[in-house]
Amino acid sequence: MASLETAYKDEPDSAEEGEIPDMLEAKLWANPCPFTFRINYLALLYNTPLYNLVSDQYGLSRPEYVVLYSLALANGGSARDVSRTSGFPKNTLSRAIKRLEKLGLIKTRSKAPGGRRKQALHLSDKGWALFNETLPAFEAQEKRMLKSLSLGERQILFELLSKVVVDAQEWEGSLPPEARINRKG
Amino acid sequence: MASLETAYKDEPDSAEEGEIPDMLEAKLWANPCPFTFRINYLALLYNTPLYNLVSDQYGLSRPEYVVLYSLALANGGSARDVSRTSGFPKNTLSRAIKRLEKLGLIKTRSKAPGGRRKQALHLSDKGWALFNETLPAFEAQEKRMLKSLSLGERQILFELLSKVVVDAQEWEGSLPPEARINRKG
DNA sequence: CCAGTCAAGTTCAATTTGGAACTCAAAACA
DNA sequence: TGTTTTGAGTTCCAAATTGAACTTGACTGG
Repeated sequence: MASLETAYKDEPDSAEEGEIPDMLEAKLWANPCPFTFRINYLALLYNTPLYNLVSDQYGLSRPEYVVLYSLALANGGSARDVSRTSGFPKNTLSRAIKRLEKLGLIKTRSKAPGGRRKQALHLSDKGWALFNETLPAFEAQEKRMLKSLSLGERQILFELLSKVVVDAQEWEGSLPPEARINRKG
Repeated sequence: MASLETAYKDEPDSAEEGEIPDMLEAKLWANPCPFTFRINYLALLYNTPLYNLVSDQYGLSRPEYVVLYSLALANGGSARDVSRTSGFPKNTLSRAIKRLEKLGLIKTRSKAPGGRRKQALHLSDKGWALFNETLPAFEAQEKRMLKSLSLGERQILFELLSKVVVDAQEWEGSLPPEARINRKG
C-alpha cells in the first residue's frame, strides 16, 4: 500500500471540530490508484483553462478545437482518426467538422461525386493561422506544468510515459480479466 | 520540432496509396505538447472501460461513481470537495448525490434542522460494499497500465508525477502569462 | 443583536452530448 | 458483373451536462 505515512506531512491542519483533512490529500496519498488519479488530475488542471480560453477567444468548443489540433498534427486525417485518438464519439466529431467547415477553418470536403467515405480533412489557411495563434498557450501551459522538474527528470518522465502509452495499444478498450466484478447484490 | 525522425519506427506500414501514417503516431511523436497528450490519452484508455463497467453493472453514472469513490477515500467530505478534486461542477454533483442518497449508497444527510451548509457526506454500508466490489477492477486496470514498467521505474514515475501535482497547486485554474493570445483576427 | 456579505447547495432552462438507427460508397467475394 | 459485407459519416432524439439565478445558512463587523 502506497505511502500513507508520508501523507499529512507535518502541518497541524486545524483538526479542530472534526475538520476533514482535505480530500485532495487523501486522493493523493491514500489512493489505491495513485497513478491514474494523478494523471486524471493533471489532465484536468491542464485542459480546463486552455479550453476555456479557446472558447472565450474563438468560440470553439472542445471537440471543435480537438479536430483542429489533430489535423494540424496529421493533416489529411479523417474523422475516425480523430475519434480514435481523442475519445470523442464520431457523431460529436461530425458536428464539429461541419461547423469548422462552415467557419472556413477546414477546407470544404470534396462535395464532388466520388468521395464520401474516409474523407481526408485539411486545415484551411485560416485554420492554420488559428492553430498557430493558439499553440503557444498550450505549449506554455505544458511547460509550466513541468516547471518543477529538471531537464533530466523531464526526459525520464517522457520515456516512462512513452513506454506506458506504447504498451497500452495492446489493451486498448478492454479490461483485464482480474477486473471482472463478482457482484454480490 | 520534436523527434519526428524517431516517429515511424521501421515498420513498413503499408504506405501504399498515400495512406495517412496514423494520426496516433503523429500525436505521440510529433506533438508540441507530448506530455499532456500522453496524460490525456492514458486517462482516456484507463477511464473509459472502467466507467462503462460501472454503468453496465450498477447503473451508476460517472459523476455518481466519482462521488462514491471520493467519499471512500475521504469520508465526511462535502460536495464542494468532490467538485474541487474531480472537476465536475457542483450542480452535477448535487444531482449525483441526491441519486446516491435515494439508492441508499450514502447516508441520508441530517435533514434535521441545523446543517444544510457544508454538508458532510458519508457512505452507507451498501455504499462501502459497492466500493469494495468495484475497487479491484480499478486497481487491476492501473496495474495493467503499468505492466511494462519495472518496480523501480514505477517508483520513479510516481515520484515525478507527485512532484508535478504538488507543484501544480500553485497555478491551479489559471494560465501562465505567456499564454495570452495575440489575436490577429 | 442586526444588517451585510459570503459561499454551499439547489433549481431551472438551454445547450451539448452520444447511443442507435440509417445512408451510402468502397471493398470483398462470387 | 452482380451481390453481399463492411465501415465511415450523418441524422435523430432522448438524456446528460452545465451556466445562471436563486436559496439559505454561516460568518463579519458594527
